[in-house]
Amino acid sequence: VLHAVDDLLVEVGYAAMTIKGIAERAGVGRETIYRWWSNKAEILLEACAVDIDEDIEVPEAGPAAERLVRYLGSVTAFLTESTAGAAYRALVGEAQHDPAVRELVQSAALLTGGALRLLDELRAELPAMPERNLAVTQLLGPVHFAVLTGSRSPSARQLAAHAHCLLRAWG
Amino acid sequence: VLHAVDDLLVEVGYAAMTIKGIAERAGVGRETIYRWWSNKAEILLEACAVDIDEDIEVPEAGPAAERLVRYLGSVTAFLTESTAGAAYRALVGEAQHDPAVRELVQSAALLTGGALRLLDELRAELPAMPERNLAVTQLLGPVHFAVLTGSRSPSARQLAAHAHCLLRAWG
Amino acid sequence: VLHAVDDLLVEVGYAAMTIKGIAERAGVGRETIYRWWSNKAEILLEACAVDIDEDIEVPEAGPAAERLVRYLGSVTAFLTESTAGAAYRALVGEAQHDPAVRELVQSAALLTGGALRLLDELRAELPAMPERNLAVTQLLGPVHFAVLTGSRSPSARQLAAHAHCLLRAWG
Amino acid sequence: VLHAVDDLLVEVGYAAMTIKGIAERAGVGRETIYRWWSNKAEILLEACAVDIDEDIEVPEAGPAAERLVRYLGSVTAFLTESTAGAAYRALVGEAQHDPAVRELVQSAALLTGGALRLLDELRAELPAMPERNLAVTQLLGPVHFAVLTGSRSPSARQLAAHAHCLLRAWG
DNA sequence: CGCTAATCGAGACGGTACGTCAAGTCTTATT
DNA sequence: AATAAGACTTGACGTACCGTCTCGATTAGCG
Repeated sequence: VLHAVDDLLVEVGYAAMTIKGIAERAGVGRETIYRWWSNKAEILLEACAVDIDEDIEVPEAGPAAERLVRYLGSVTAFLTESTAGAAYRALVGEAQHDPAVRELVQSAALLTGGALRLLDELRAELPAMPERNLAVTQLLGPVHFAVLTGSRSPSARQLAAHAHCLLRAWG
Repeated sequence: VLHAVDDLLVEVGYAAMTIKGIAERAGVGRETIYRWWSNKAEILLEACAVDIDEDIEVPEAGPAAERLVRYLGSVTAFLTESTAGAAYRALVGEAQHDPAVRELVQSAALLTGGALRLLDELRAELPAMPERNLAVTQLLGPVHFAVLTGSRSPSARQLAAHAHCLLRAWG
Repeated sequence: VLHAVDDLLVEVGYAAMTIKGIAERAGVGRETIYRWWSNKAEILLEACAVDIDEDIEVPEAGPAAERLVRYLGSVTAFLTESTAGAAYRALVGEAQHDPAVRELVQSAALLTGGALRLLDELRAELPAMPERNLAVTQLLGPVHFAVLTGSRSPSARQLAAHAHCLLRAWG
Repeated sequence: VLHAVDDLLVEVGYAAMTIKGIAERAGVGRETIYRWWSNKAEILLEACAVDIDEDIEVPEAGPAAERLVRYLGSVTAFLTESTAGAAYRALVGEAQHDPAVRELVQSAALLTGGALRLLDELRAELPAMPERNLAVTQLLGPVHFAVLTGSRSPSARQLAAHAHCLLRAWG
């Protein structure tokens, strides 16, 4: 089922993805889907959560600059290239329409987990880093904004520039 | 019709807002709506674009720090408190589901217009500011991210901290 | 729609006749059917009532024996040969399953109308005829019973024998 | 299982009686039901056939008039008051929808057996009685018709009047 | 000023997905 | 080996909304 969701998401898009279609694609009865998930968002969340930790690498050693750049690159690749990333974007989109989905997404803390870990490790080197939540927001927000509302995904050069800005501000 | 859209958006949410409902609320035939807009996103865009320039103030004088903080506060208030902001969020959400809406939103450049103007004016004072697009992304991205995926809107203290980080990085 | 109901009734039988199927056969949206009828029984009733008065002839002149025999023949032909008769039988069947349909059928008094008229006209010639309802029941009951529970429809000879029994009893 | 069928038939009616419901009520797996009966009609037939011979008394001595009246009363009580009678009515109803059930019901000859026996015994006294099948039809048809399509079950007075009509016709 | 026309509201139409329900099949664990 | 339990695929249910269409009623412009 989760594979079918991924496939349909890239083939027809979220708006045209129906539970009926998922069921047929997965060779499964519609009832079975309703038995295990209560709405499309839950399916997406699962389709997304399975891959997110594998796809997004949190670099564990090396200079702070390199670790940030590699992490940002990893997040960007996830968001723009993987099917799980497409599911994540659809999920955030749905969260703007439906409060229940909003809570689901918030409580899953899909992206912020890895970022928090990374920043906590770097905090010793970066004395001016603000409190955890704000720091994560400053790290991920621009990438997120660019991917969700921009026409092109951020280039490697832009990611590097962003990382160096943060290092300068936090150093 | 646009008032009816605003009202329904806050009353029932985007997901439960139907064209049928809008028509009935506005005391208008459904056909009339189809005559002027081709989908829900276009109505939202219009409902949003009307107010966005009025609601978001771009401070025109004063110290850079104050201008940034006031601008960020204005953007945050728009996104979290106004009905036009709700329309904007719904629009960005829908853009994740439907490529046609994505293009519509991108070409409208709803938020970035004011930010570009402000940053261009401040560029003289901030020699390390990166290229325009990245700078806008760094300015707005975190607020956007916090509003779209967070549980609480950013506090005034957090906005100030963010502005000062940027000043430090760009100074 | 009513034609589609008649057709499907003889083609697939009542049990396999679905509203979905009727809609597709009639080239009509399902909602349209629900708009005009609230259940399958109401459609059948209409499909039946349209034809019943045309199909069942109530002989208006002639000797009592001949009038009774011709009327019984007409009823039998309707019940066993016409599509409206098939609808009537399905309706009576459904009435045994669903009290709402039962009331619908009773209030329509589909068959008894013509019989009452005929017997009222013959009453002058048949002094021992019992009260109207019982007389109708004695006239139609045996035909009804034979058609609903028997393997063969009553033959012309049997109908004649039945009519003469009644004349003898009522004469 | 048969008790559960009887109970559910009077509680919720045939239309709302599901095999799932029967299984749960009987504390039995659904598979077990499918193992022994191939459809709802067969279960009903069994639930009905068990009681029908006990419930309908065929008077064995006395004047012809009294025997007929008592027999008709017994049949009417069975059809309108017993749960087995409800099952019989549901069965006849289903027979109008499904040819397979129709054959099942015909071959069971549920009601006609006792009537044939009674009429054969009375034939000596009633020289004008027509051939067996027609006579049974004339005896039972009116009661059957009244119960299946009427709003009230026949009164004792009506049953007596019907019996005397038959005696007059057959005498 | 009166008449024709365009436009509007209302809502029926053919479609299609929804989420629910029961059917009948199949598997598993119990007895 | 037969059972109760229950997950499975299938498909109809009745509902909601879609976008199109046809209607009168209401305006508004033109003669």
